[in-house]
Amino acid sequence: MARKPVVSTAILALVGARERHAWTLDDLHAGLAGRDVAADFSTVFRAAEKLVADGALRKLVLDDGRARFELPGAHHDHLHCLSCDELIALPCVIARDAYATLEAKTGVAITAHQVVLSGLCPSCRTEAAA
Amino acid sequence: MARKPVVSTAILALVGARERHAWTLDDLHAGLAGRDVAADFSTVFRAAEKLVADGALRKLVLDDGRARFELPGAHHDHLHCLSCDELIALPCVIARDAYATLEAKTGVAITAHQVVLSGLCPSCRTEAAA
DNA sequence: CTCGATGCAAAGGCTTTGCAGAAAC
DNA sequence: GTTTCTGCAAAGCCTTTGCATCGAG
Repeated sequence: MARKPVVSTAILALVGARERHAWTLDDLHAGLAGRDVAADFSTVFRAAEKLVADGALRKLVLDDGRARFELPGAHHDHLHCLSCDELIALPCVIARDAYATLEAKTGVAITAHQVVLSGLCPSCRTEAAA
Repeated sequence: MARKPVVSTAILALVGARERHAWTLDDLHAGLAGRDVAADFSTVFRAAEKLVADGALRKLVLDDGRARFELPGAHHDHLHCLSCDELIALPCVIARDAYATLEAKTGVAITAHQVVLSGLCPSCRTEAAA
């Protein structure tokens, strides 16, 4: 290690605090600023990419074309709230053997999957009902 | 109708020919050129957006950040082939009642969902095995 | 001195918009 | 004349890269 990876460390601390489930680069950049880590945007980008490459973060891209970073761990699905734009973690809705069945039936080989639901998160749903 | 929507019509004809399941804007643009419809890229973009608004096409965005357009119809899932980059239609893997269960359990409201699997399409899988 | 981390600036990729001209009615 | 479609050009949004500098061993 030739120099302390200040930004990477700060990102992990930020995401580890779990104030939020998924972070865009902007979120990370702003979040670091809130913790008095004034990193350049490109540095945030490179640090996040490196953390993904190292397996310390997971990256996914939504319909809006923006990347989100989250902690890796047990697989889960996501709900993208149409109202507050937040990305919420949800338990996986797909049966474990569904993929094997699908592979056998269609001839494809599945290595990963991403399920993104669109709708309202619990708080926005409550608000909407009022 | 104040002017014939040449490009929109050509797009529908192109997609309707089903030579391919999902089309990027580039695919559409090139496909039209192949049919001697030399439309401008922005025109293709606007025509495609209008067709989506009219319900004649469906739009989805993949991890690579590029939009794909497909014919609407029975819901299906997708496989994004890691080798040839093609987007293949697959039967839906999620049980019909799974969403209702999830809504009841988590308090979210689901209005749409998108399942994108990553892996190999049948032909690329066959090639890879050789 | 060496190597990774950082900042600044600029480029890239794809999407989106402004504006004026053209076509159909 | 009015309306919609179209082309050209330019802007936008996010992401990504080049280059020089800085800091720790």
